[in-house]
Amino acid sequence: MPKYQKPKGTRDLDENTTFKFEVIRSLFLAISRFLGYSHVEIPIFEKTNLFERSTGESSEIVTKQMYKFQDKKNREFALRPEGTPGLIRAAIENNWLNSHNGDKFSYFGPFFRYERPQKGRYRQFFQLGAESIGSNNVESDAESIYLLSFLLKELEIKHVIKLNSLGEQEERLRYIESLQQWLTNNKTKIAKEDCINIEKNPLRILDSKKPATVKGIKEAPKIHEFWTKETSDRFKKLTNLLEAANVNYQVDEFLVRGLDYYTSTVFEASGHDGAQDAYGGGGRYNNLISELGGKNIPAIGFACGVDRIASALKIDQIKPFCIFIPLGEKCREKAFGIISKMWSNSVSVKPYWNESNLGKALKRANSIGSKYVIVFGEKEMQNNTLLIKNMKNGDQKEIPINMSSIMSALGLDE
RNA sequence: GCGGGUGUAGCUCAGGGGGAGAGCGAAGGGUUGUGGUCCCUUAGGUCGCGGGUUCAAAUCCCGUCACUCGCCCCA
Repeated sequence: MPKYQKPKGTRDLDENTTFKFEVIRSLFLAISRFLGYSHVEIPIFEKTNLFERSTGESSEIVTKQMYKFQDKKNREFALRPEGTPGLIRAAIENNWLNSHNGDKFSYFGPFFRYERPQKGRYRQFFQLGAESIGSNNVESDAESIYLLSFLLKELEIKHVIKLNSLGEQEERLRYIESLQQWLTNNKTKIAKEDCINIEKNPLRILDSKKPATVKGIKEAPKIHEFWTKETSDRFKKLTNLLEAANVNYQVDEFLVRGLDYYTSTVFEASGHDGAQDAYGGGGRYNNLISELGGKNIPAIGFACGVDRIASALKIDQIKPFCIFIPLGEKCREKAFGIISKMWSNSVSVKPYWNESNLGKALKRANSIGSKYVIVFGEKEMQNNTLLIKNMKNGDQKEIPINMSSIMSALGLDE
């Protein structure tokens, strides 16, 4: 039992995982910039009330899951449990929405929620997200969904986009009323754990995973029955756009999202990896900006769980290209000069500064899968040569110490 | 916040009241400057922690902590 252990729900990421994170981050930045998003970074903690006002006073994220603390002047802060509120705050505060910085933003970073950890769910987790602010046209919905799907597609992660619309406020309120009534009259058809939500948050019951509810809720009224013609047309248009763009989507009448600020379009990218099968999700939030003190500007966005994508990513283990083995003290000093020359010529090489037993060094190099090994011992020093060995087939040759010979022996001379 | 499973060597795990085990890995040797295969040898453990039952506990009981899977919630 180690003396110190990491806090519950946090992770120590090894080289392979950080490499996956890096691949995801750089691809996301490239794609989102390609689509006209500006990348921003904002604080990891904010005033607590920012999240209370936006994420929702009734949501479990705010009521139970925030890491809250006071600073030395007793101001109330919280580690950010999600990205959208901080981003909107920053956009309003910095007048980003009026400048030429663009009105679409992407972000990537750590978030914090106090929850019981399980597969794909951590207390410190990473999300990437994109917010498209300023347009209520359905094309911007399609663009946001396209970005999420495009990213996953480029990472070769199988997924389907679940799609629904919560409609405008009046439609939603009428639907909730009708749903509540149906639930009250049909309590026996849903799991009793879900019944407590009838008053509090009936929409949540729609995406319950309790078998009884999944079965019973199918008979409940559907939200599309309450859509106005405008909403229906808009949704139809959205599906047409997605089809034209080859997005693999699926209408899901039971998709609702957990955050209070969503309106109209909601979507989610799901895979099939256990309980936490959603890679990412988002939706439109046309009222949030004005609620946070900005103008009445519509917006849509999504967030995506980086830990979850990373665990679905198939990438080969990273192997060093070349190991350099100086044999003994005398050779090390000269070796450093050669190695630094290789580095400055963009040749990846990992020196073993602490291994002068050739057999052991080769064994180590072999076990981590190095493609080449360069040996520099007293023999080589006398001859003014390097011994380059191909670890795949065992071929080795002695070459003079100059960059062109090294490059060609390592197969880099094209 | 609720429920299930698991904690024994660096790793994966077997054992289930009386000797602390295997495989892999590590270290050394066969091969003093040549890895992968093979052979030999060695090291490494308060059996998560605390308490209880017992002549005797890794083993049974209680508690606790950690990990893990699920519910809730959500990315």
